[in-house]
Amino acid sequence: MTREIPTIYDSTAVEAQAAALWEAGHYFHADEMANSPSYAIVIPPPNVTAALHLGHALNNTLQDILIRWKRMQGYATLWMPGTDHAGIATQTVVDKRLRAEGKPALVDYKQMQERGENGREQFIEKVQSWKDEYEACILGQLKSMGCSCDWQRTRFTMDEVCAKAVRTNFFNLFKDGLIYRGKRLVNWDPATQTVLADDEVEHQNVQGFFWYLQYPLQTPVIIDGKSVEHVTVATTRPETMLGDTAVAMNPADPRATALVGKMVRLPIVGRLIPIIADEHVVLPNPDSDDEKAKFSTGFLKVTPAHDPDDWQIGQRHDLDVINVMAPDGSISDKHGWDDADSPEAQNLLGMDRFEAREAIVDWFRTEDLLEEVRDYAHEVGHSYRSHVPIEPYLSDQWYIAVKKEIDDCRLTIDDGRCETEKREGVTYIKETDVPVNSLAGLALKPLLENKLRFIPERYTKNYQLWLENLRDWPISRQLWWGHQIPVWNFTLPDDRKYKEVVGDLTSLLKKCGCIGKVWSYRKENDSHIVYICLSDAQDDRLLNDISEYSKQIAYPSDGPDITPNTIQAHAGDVLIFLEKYVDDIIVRDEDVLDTWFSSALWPFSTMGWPDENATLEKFYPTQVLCTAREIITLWVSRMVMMGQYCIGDIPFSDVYIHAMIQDGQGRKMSKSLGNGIDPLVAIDSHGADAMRFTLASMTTDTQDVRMPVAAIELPDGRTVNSSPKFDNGRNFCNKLWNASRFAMLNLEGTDIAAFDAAKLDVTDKWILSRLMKTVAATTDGLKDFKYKEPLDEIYKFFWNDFCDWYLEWTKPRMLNDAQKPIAQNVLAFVLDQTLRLLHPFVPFITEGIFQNLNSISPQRGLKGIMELTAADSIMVSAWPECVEGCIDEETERQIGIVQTVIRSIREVRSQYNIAPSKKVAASASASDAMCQLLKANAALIAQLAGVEPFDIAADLDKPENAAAVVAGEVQVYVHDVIDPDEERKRLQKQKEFVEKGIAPLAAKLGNENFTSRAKPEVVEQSRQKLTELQDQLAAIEKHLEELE
RNA sequence: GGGCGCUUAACUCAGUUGGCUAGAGUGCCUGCCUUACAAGCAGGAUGUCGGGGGUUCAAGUCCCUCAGCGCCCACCA
Repeated sequence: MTREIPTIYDSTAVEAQAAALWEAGHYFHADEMANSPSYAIVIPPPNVTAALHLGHALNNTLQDILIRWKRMQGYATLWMPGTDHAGIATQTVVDKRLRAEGKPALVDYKQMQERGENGREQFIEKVQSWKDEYEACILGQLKSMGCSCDWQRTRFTMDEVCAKAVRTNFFNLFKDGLIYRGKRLVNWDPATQTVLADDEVEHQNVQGFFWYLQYPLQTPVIIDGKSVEHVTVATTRPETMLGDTAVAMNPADPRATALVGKMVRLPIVGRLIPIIADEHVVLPNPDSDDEKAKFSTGFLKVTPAHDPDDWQIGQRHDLDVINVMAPDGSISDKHGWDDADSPEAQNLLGMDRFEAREAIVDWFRTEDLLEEVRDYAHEVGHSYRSHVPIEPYLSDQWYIAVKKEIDDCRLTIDDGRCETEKREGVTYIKETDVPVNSLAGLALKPLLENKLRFIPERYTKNYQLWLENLRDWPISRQLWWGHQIPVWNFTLPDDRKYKEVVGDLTSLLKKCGCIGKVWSYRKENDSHIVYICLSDAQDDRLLNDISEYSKQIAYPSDGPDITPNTIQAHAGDVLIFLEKYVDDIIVRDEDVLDTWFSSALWPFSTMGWPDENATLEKFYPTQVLCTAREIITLWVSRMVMMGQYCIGDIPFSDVYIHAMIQDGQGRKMSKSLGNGIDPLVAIDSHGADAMRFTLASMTTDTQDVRMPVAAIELPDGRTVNSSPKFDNGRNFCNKLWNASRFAMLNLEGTDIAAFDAAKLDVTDKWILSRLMKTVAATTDGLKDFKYKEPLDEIYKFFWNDFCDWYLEWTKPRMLNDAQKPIAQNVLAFVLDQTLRLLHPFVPFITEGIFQNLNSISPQRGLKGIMELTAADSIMVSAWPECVEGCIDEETERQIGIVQTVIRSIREVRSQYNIAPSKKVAASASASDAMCQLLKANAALIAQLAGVEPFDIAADLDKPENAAAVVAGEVQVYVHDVIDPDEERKRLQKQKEFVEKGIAPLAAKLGNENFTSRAKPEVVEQSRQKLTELQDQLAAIEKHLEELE
């Protein structure tokens, strides 16, 4: 049967067989009832926007390596799989696709929604089917890569289980007063009238102007003896001046004393606005390299409603906020501007923002208030969709207060390892403004207490700085795809007090059958809007029905008068409530939650939190999070924050940050550049194991992974985009396949009982010693989250020790009845252990070979050295252990000498073009001890150097016509080689090489400072080395002389 | 603007706390279809470790500085 194993490794067949075996054995399934300690990883859920690329392949390969390794070590492992709904990204790709296909797109569904035709629902269905398609694709890709996730537990950030966690957490935060309603400037696209995320804004360098506008002072001021009648502000967006509510200047400005506190009359509008002092303002300096200082007049117009910085200034100085634009970007007095009374202002109403800009500049020019116009090149954000400049636009958003103290004693447990300080009754983390018991504090504290560790360590700083400077987290998104915010609101009639309504509402809901908790919130300074949150999504229907009912009451003409079922029985009570407390209607917030709100819960929402259950009990907290550096802040910190808040424990203790994949030119792989590689294509072209091997072997702590992309022709004639880098992995797999094939040709009839440790020969001892060192190095490497290093170690062991030497030396032994049983057992054992070491990296091929090995040599293990228990699958076999007793430095030294002698003979053979099949006569001369060693191993040398006969004796002279090589302490003579010129050439070269080694050593040892100051062992080492080299040099010189 | 990383052979990268003549894979040159493997075997060539300075008996490794490449975050009156 083994004789039919093909010589070229067929990855397709082996991968399919291994996958089937794993599935049948349910080996990926995590057992929450297992007694062994747990080891869990939650997958960073890929976005359902698109298929996975190589970056994901790397990310998941590394996780699978850890999981498979720990599983073999006997841990109860869980690798939790799933996908992320990726709110805005997914909504956007679906919209793009619909538009590209000429189908009704988001704009159209929005219109339908406005007409009351369920546009929202229909659009979400479109996104849902996109999600279904890509989720299936992604999971398929992961499976093809061999990821040993517990597929039964596959989650999606918007599935029912996750939704419950989201709902519960939202409610808790809401109840704890950590969620509030506030104003925020968003990136508004006036053309499509949608909000854009920051990363959807395309920055373009625009050649524009700085306009210098004069604003007259209410009363002139004397500065340096001169009467000053106006201040000059510089702006790139003159149209926003209509919303100015202050002029700011730096308090350090010499003119500030005279001007701050004075009033300015805003041209066109006539509004009186104050001059305020704010350090944000850049002082003018025409000679500065700083663009801002160069262009600054020292006066900054402040438009809180239309500029993020100005908004901040406005907050600091409690300025009015005047929005002068309609959502379409036209000038409007209907959205917060109530002093547009002047004819000039009236004239601007309705103009597009750019028309208005020109009109305003013209007005200033005409009035002689335009002091100057200067060219200015600057970055302007544009919509990636409509390509029009985005407008910072003021809107209401929900926020999470991240630095507000939480009243919950469960969270105050403090082991004192995190330094704190108390200020004004609040305990802060030392040297920060982060209260210990705030969400930010909860995320920061574990780091300072060394409970949370980043690997590599340098990323710690990222995380820490981000949390220390954290601002409140805006969580509402004006999207349809996502978790809709579970908040309803209504306006109270003016004569009703907030307190009154709360009790009545709660009892009304309970009466109607509400099963969960009800909590309400009232925005500061806006006491007549009541926001309601329900703890249980099952109650949504009730509130939706009340909402529907309120619409019918408020707008009876709009539809038939039907009381919804859920409140039928209590329609009268509802009606009373509505009439008493609800000014207009009850509505649900239309926005959805930021995608990261649900991803923040991923480590435990996937395990069924908030319901207490065995999975959560067994596997939370997890051990490792494995991700790329770009989402340390967005994701990692929020998971820690929420893990602490929801469960009172960090979600993982180690955060491993791995490299990014780049193309051959160091660019990020991206779809728009077309430089990406689909993992499935790589699997097609090279095999899953080859891909994994290459990715893992390129993974180091510091370097991003460069993957040249090339068109590669497959055996079947197709040409695909893959990378020649995967050749490495494929070659390795092929070598592994063939070495195993060879081994198994010789393993039939292996009898474990025939093994006798006393009969091990020197090559056996050597390979076992090498193996054990490799086992130790691999385990140590993985412990430290190293991937390349263990793989390099295994590679060297397998290829350079096992294949190049041990297997070759095995060949004659397999024909020798006395030695065969020993050789067979060692061979089977070493192969078995090598496969196990490799399994986490290349799971399919190792499983394939392991199965073959199981059928040929089912029992393996070395009696008295290491017993092995049989396993049905390599993935549940025991991880190799290093048997210290097998490490044998003396044997390694001896084999090292043997190899050196062999290499020197091969060198001569190669130099004289002696055919490999041709035997040469040779002899060796050395010290008595060395001769003894060589004689003991003469057969090993003779075999692999093609030597016959081989004489060894002390003080042998060089025979006539022989080539002489100095192999360390041994003089090797290859007989009947008759080319003195060639000889001289080679010996001369060797002489130079040795001399090159002697020179620095001699210099060092001649240096008094070195011998006295360097560590004694270093000096001693150098002395020995020098002596050795000098002996060699003498030998070489002697040979050279003999040639003359 | 703030933070971080990188620069070592033609290419992609290793190089532990400073210490044997700086390594691997690929590519290149020579010879081999040696019955596990030509996706292989044997042999070979290739480096002012980005530039400059410093510390040290000793620097690819530590410090300073200059230059180039890249990433993250913030911002763009």
